[in-house]
Amino acid sequence: MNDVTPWPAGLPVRADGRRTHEHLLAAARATFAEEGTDASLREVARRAGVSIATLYRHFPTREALLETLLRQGFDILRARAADLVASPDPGEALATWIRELAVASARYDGLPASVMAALRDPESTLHASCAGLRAAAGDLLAHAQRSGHIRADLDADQLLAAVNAMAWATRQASWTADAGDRFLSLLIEGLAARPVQPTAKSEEC
Amino acid sequence: MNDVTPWPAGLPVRADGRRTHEHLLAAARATFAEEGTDASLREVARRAGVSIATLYRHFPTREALLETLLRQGFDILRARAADLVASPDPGEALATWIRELAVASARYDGLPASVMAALRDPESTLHASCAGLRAAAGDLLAHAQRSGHIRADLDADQLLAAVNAMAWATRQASWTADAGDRFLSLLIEGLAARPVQPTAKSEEC
DNA sequence: CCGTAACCGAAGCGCTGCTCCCATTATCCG
DNA sequence: CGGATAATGGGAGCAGCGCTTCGGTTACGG
Repeated sequence: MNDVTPWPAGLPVRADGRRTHEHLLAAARATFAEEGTDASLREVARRAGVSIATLYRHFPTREALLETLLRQGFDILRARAADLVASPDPGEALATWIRELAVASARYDGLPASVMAALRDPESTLHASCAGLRAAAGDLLAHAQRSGHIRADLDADQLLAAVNAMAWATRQASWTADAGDRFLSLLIEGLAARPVQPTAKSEEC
Repeated sequence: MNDVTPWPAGLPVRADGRRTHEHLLAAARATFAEEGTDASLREVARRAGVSIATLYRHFPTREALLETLLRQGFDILRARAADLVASPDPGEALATWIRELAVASARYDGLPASVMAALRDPESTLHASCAGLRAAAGDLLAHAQRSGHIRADLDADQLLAAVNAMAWATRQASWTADAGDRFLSLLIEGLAARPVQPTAKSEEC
């Protein structure tokens, strides 16, 4: 009776419950794709053919819903980073991973903001996934920085913020097809370590 | 009786109206600074000691309110661009202007998104101001590109989007003081024309 | 096949942006 | 200085939002 969260960990046990779960996920994918991660959850429930209370029973918060949608992709990205960290060219490995991360972050409008918010808030259901992403980014970044091809004045949080910023930019207008790549190329070239940059006014090296 | 917009152009004529106008602007500045450009307009009206209908009478849309708040700063930026366009170092001029634009764009949370949306929507009250900004950016960018120090595969829209993206990133966490500069330096170094970049896989030059 | 637990629907709370109508009231002019 | 007037502002109202709660129903699985 007091069990507010019916499934503390795992899927619903009954068959119809699991069906509803899948319907909700499909509806959320479609709705978030069209309207962004701030879309009305009532609309998600409507599309799933389910009442709003049912949605909240399955996913107590919007972030929990997002987490389920994103977990698989984020896990893949973490594994990808673990592979790439052994690459002979750490700079290129980082660039490759950044491009893949950016594709994931640009999937839904508003997703970059959700990820950044989750990183900030340890209580968020999304926090663990996003922190994992940050750790993966940190590993790749550290290797690339040690190789000397990537500027050293940057940490994993700032890298994630920058990649998400480019994903954000990609979502802000109906660009030509290659605009997203251009934003990423701006970032990736900006990441390159340069001997001394005449335009930079940095005092410490 | 049918005059929905009391002041088609210009300030309210009566003295008390002008007072209220100023109160509203001050309240909006404070509220937007604390809660971002999506803050509740009821809250703005509350702070101004005014009813919500009064706010809407003075500023028919949220964008009209924002426009009044931003116009001065944007005009200054346009003038600044006009000055800088004559600079002997177009690359450095562009970098300087970008930094100033980023400061303005990072003033309120959500402002980069509002600016990008206004650029997209010709009906927006903010559109004119933002389009002026784009034109200014275009001039500076074209000069810098002709000088050969700035990569040529970029237009004014993309430049504005990139700067706003960095302003967005600056707002996404409580960074150390220099993080905003770091994001901008990433962008500015990414803008530099490079002979051939080994990490880039672009097919056309 | 039936008891039971798990599920779902509808209503409700406080909030939002935005609109409308009418009384008030400050203003400006004689 | 006072009064007519028109501009002004207050409050209620609409539809929608996120999120919660309660109770009846239903589909399940022993």
